[in-house]
Amino acid sequence: MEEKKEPLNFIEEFIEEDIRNAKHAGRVHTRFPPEPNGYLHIGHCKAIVINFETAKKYGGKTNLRFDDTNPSTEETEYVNSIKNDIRWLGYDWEDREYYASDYFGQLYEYALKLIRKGLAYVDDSTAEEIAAQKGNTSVPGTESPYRNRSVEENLDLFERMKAGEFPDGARVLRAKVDMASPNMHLRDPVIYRIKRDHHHRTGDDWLIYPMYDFAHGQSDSIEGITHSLCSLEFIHHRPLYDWFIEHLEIFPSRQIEFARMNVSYMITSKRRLLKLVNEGFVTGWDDPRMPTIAGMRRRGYPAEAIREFCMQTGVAKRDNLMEIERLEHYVREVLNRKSLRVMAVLDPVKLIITNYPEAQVEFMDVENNPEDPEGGTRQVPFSKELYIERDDFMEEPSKKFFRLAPGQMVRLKSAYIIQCDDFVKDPATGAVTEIRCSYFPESRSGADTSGLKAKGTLHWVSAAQAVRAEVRLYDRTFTDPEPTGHEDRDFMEFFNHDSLKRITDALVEPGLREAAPGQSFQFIRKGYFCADVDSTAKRPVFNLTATLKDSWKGGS
RNA sequence: AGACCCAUGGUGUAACGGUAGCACUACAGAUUUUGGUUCUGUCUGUUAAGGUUCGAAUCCUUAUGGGUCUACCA
Repeated sequence: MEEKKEPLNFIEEFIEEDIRNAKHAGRVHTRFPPEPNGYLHIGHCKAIVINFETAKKYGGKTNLRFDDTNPSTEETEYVNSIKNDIRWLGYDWEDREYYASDYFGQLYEYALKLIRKGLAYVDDSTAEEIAAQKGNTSVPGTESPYRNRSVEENLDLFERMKAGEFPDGARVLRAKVDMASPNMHLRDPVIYRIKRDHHHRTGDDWLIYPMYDFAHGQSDSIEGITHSLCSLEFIHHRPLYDWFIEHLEIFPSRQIEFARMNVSYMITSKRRLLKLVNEGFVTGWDDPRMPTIAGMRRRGYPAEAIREFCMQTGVAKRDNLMEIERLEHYVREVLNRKSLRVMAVLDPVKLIITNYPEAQVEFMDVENNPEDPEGGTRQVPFSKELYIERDDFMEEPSKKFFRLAPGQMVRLKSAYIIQCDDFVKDPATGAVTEIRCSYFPESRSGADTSGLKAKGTLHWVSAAQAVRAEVRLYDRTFTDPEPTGHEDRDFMEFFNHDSLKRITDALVEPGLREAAPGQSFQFIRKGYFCADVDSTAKRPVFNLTATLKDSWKGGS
């Protein structure tokens, strides 16, 4: 009767083992702990999805906790953008919005406890001296001359650090762990420093601030987090994480590390992303070429696609570089299902239907979305004078060119079959300026009695009613799948200077005048596009989200 | 160079001592009023060498390769 078990990732295996052992009464509670000092990007998406989805799977909850222990880098602006991005991604932390700074008082008490247990001391050494004491990976550290101060002296000094008696950096509180440990994080790590900075939440209440290692695990513990899921680089911190919990005798959260996700042609380094923004390579943190959530949103990537991408690509401990094609696959999958099909001509060339009545306008029923049976149709004007895509015409067509060419027939999508009779070229440039066709009145879409069949179908717009639009064609931000992976080359050498092509005179069907920013469309035969916030009533702006897959070998 | 982590097709991830599977990509074909979608098919894999075992991707040893760590950042 046993059902076939769906495979578990290693985190789920740990959790199910804990559940079997009735640890924490089978409760599962995770957290997403961003530092509010930057914008969330694709790498964070993976962490968000893992934390929220894992908890959800086991009927648990996920807290949002801002890791704001460093007053000099953190700002409220980031708090707001982070919350907005997580919500947009589709996750809800309900009323569990916490801040490590909420625990400053408790953390201070924990420090006192450690001092009383003889497990922490105030060190007067300079930062350089402390670094020197730590030794290196092959040489054990040396003990600080202040390591064996009495509990009373430590208590007094720490109290005075808090009271502001010493200048910034003059003294620190260190945990007394093991100066000979091969794990450098255990060589008496600094756990409190003096910093006279204004904190975004606690203002000027504190002059001393806890370090990450003395805040994160304890915050997990205070919140009753059962499984603290983080990326691999924190694996060396785990012994310390456990050490504090053990010696503080507090709720035993468990840290589990997974490999962060990397995506080809994307970078996630805050410093490097900042460079793109600051030096004007992109227009801002929400530029559609940025791997930030804000950028992907503006690009038109649906949240569902990003979630699906993060979920379906699994969780493991080995380094990985996900192909961006995989992300685009989920983007297309969602958009194919949901987006309205419309006609837009990106590179227009005029087409005259010579035998069509001069002033006539017909309204054609056009399918909104063939993937959606309930999608319905809308009416699109058709007339004698149209525009089609320049590369849908070839003066001397190749064998498999199913589009327009002298003597060749095509169907105009949802309209008539036409045949090309003639074309006009600009004698100076050689460019085609006008294509002249005749149509077959009995071939009207939906009522075709002509018996004709055309190999190709073209999209079009009616010249008189078309709306001029700006279309921004985005390509990979970098020309190399791993721009930061070259020791001898700077990542900026791989910046794709053609990553944005701006088309200012595209012609789109009239209904697109009302496109709401953020709305996604499929421009038939071209790709998925998303109305941009720069759109105005006069001129809509569309961003290329992803092209359609194109299996035409002679394709454009 | 120490400690720790990791190693399965091009990419990512399963197989928990018993037939190496799935997804993406690529390629080929069918369908198609989007050269889209859908459907079908094909290619390519256990880093290496030993050992344990009736049997090893899986357990052990060594090697090789990759990654992480040595902030008063998180």
